[in-house]
Amino acid sequence: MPKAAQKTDTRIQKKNQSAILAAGLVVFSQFGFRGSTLDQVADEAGLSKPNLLYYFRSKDAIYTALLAKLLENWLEPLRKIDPEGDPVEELLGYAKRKLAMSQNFPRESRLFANEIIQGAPRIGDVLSGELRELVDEIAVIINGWIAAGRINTVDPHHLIFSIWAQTQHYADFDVQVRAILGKTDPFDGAEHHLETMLRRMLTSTT
Amino acid sequence: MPKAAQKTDTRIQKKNQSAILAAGLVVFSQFGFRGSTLDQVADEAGLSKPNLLYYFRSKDAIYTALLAKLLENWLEPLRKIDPEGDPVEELLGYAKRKLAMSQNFPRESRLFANEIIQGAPRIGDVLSGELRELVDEIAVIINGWIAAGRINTVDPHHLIFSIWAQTQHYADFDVQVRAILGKTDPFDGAEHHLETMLRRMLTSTT
DNA sequence: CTTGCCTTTGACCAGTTGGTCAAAATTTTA
DNA sequence: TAAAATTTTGACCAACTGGTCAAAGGCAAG
Repeated sequence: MPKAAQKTDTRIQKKNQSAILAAGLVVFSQFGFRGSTLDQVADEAGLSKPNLLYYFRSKDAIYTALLAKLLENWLEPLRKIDPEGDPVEELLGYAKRKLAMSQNFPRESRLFANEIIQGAPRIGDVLSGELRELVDEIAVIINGWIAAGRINTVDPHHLIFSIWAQTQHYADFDVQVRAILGKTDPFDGAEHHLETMLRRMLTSTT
Repeated sequence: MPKAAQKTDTRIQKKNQSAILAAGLVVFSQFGFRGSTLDQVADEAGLSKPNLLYYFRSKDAIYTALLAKLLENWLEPLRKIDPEGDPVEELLGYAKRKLAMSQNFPRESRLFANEIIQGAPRIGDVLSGELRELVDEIAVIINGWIAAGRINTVDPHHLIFSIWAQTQHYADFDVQVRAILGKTDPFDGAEHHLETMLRRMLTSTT
């Protein structure tokens, strides 16, 4: 049995564990935790249901592992904002990184969205703990830039929400966006629009 | 039996039908269609499960009725944009109306979000039909305003996505927003931020 | 108050759910 | 290659799922 106490992962374990997580991502991101079944995940992974449960204690364990892995990558781009850099380029860079994540990892975005919409029962403490602290730090940096007259006055928290909302929208509401744009690729226009909006927001002299 | 063919709804029917829809909204908006159970809806409505099914043919029928009702209200604010009005005030008014909907009807917003994230299996045709046409009409109006030099150049479709994303974010990601803001009411700052952002976007002279 | 309709319910059903287990199959190790 | 360890599976289970149905309970009009 592959237990937590175990030191080495065999190659079969590594292969199957990542196959299960990949399958779980596909299924959970579409139907949410409660709307997904182990059979769906097993099918997607190409394994039998008991075999799944040989690698993960329970449905919940798969989902939790997925969420934990996701949260690392989720917070990382925020940390890359450099207080010493150029304010506009730093914020623009952050927005572009988030947009790229929506483009390249839409399922991760939807998994996260599902979890939050359903009340964030498993990551509520991360939100009000680690995430909040991180956002508050960035808010201090932004306020510093504002005080120094390097960007326009703006509420830092709501600015961050703006960036999150606009970038994640293209992953989470992908179906709607594509239904409206037709054959046009959403991400073609999205990056330019986002850049325009942020530049005008931060540096306009109306 | 209350059938479609029936002409008059009794008092009791009206009361229970709306109680069921209200309960369905609470449950479905939190767990999505597949993640919700009839027992949950029945409990929330204060009725027995067979009693639910006396008023609605199936779980699907409750959900579909809810979605249909929602879609009316959802498209309405867009229609109120007046081509003859002041461009900035029209777009600002639209954004404020959407933000107010997030504040006053967050569950409706989350129900819609759940449906879209899960691939919009029941309203895909509305999105690529009615909604798309409506958005395209507004896009023509906005392009007219741009051509007349009354607002800055901007991609109309992405501008609309921006407004949707930023306003719905406060309903759909309510838990996250509140976790980060603490005791501060999100909607206090949100409206001001949205107005600032849109005004700078549309009228800045950088 | 009683007849006829509307409403509610308890018992029930077949299919699905997350999860267990011992045994079989396979891979690794010595 | 044989023993030991790991991996896979089929059979199974109790709880839950959406949904049915006949019978009982309530309600309004005559």
